Amino acid sequence: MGRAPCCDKNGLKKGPWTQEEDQKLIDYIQKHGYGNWRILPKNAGLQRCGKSCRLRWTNYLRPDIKRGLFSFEEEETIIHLHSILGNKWSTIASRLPGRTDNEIKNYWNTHIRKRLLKMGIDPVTHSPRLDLLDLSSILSSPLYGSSQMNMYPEILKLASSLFSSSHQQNQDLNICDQNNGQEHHNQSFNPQIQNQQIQPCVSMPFNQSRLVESNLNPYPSISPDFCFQQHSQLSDWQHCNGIGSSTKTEDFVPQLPCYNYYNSDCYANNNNQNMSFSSVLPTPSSSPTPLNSNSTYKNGSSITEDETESFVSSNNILRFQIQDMLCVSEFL
DNA sequence: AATTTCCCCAACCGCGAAGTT
DNA sequence: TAACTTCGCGGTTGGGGAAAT
Repeated sequence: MGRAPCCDKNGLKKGPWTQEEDQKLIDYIQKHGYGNWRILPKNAGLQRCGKSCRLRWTNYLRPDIKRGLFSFEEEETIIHLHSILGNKWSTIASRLPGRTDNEIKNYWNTHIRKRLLKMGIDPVTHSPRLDLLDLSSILSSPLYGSSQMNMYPEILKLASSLFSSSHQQNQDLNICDQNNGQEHHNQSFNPQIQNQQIQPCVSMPFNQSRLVESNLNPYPSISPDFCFQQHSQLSDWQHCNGIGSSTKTEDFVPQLPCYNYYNSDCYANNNNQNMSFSSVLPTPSSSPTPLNSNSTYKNGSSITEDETESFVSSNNILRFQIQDMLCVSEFL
C-alpha cells in the first residue's frame, strides 16, 4: 500500500520554529490536548503539518523535557542499553526520563560514538576494535584508568596483555637482532604478531574447545564457536583449538576478552544500577542487531571514514575478526 | 578580520505498524 | 478483508555557531 502523505504540504511552513509558533502550539495543547495531530495545526492556527507539530512538541516543547548535558549515569545507561537494543532510540529514551529519542540519538552520534571509537570499541557491536587500534595508545591514553574506560575493563585487560606479550617478544627479537647485528626501527610488535589474524573458527563445536576441556574459559559469554587463530600459522579450527598450535596461540587463550558486560562483575562493580534489562526488551527481536549502518566493511567489521580516522595506523599491527553480536539470550 | 572547515542538533523524510472505516 | 489514515520510529540533512586557518 502506498504511503499516505502526512499532510498537504502546499503553503505549509518548514524549518525552524519561531517563538510565536511555539507559543501557539503550547497554548493549544494546554487547552485542548493534542488529539489528532493532523488537524491540530489548523485548529491552532499554525501553517505547519501535523507531523512537524508533533515533533516540535515531543522533542522540544513538552514540559517534562529535561534539557542540558547528559549526566555520567545517563551516558552509561545509554551505552549499555544500546549494546542490548541497538538503535532503538525510543526504547532507550523510555528508560531516561525527560530525554527524547532524538536527543539521545544525536548525543550518541556526536559524542558517545566517537568516544567509543577512540577507546577502540566498535559502537555498533560494542566489541573491541583492536584490528584498528594501537594498543599502546590505549595504555598511555588519559582514558586509561578513568571511569569511562573502566566500563570496558576487558579492553584494558586484553590490550595490556597483548601489549606486554608483544613487548616481551619484541625484546626477544631485539636481543636476537643484536646478536645478528641487525637493527629495527619503530617496530613495536613482533612480526609474528603483526601477521596474526584472529578469526571466528567456523564450525568448531564448542564441546571440542580446549577452553572448555581445560576449564580455562573465564569468559563464558563468548560465542562457543569463537576462538583465536594465528592466521600466519594456522588454517583451521583444529589449529586454533590447540591441535598442532604453537605455544604462542596457547598464550592467547586465557586473554580472551569478556564481552558480556552484564553478566560480568565488571559492570556490576562499576555501576550500581540494578537495571532490569528484560524489562526494556519489548520483543526477542530487539537483539543488538547491527542495524542499517552506512559503514563499509573492512576485515569483516564495519568501518566508516571517520571511524578509520579515529584509529591509529594499525591494520598492519593486529588484525582481529570478532563476533559481531552479543547473545541477548544470555542476558535474559 | 575574513574565510574556511568542523561540529552540533533541530527538523525533515520515508517507512512500517497500528488503528479505523 | 481491503483500503485508508494516523502515529511513531530511525536515518539523514542542513543551518548556524564555534574553531581553525
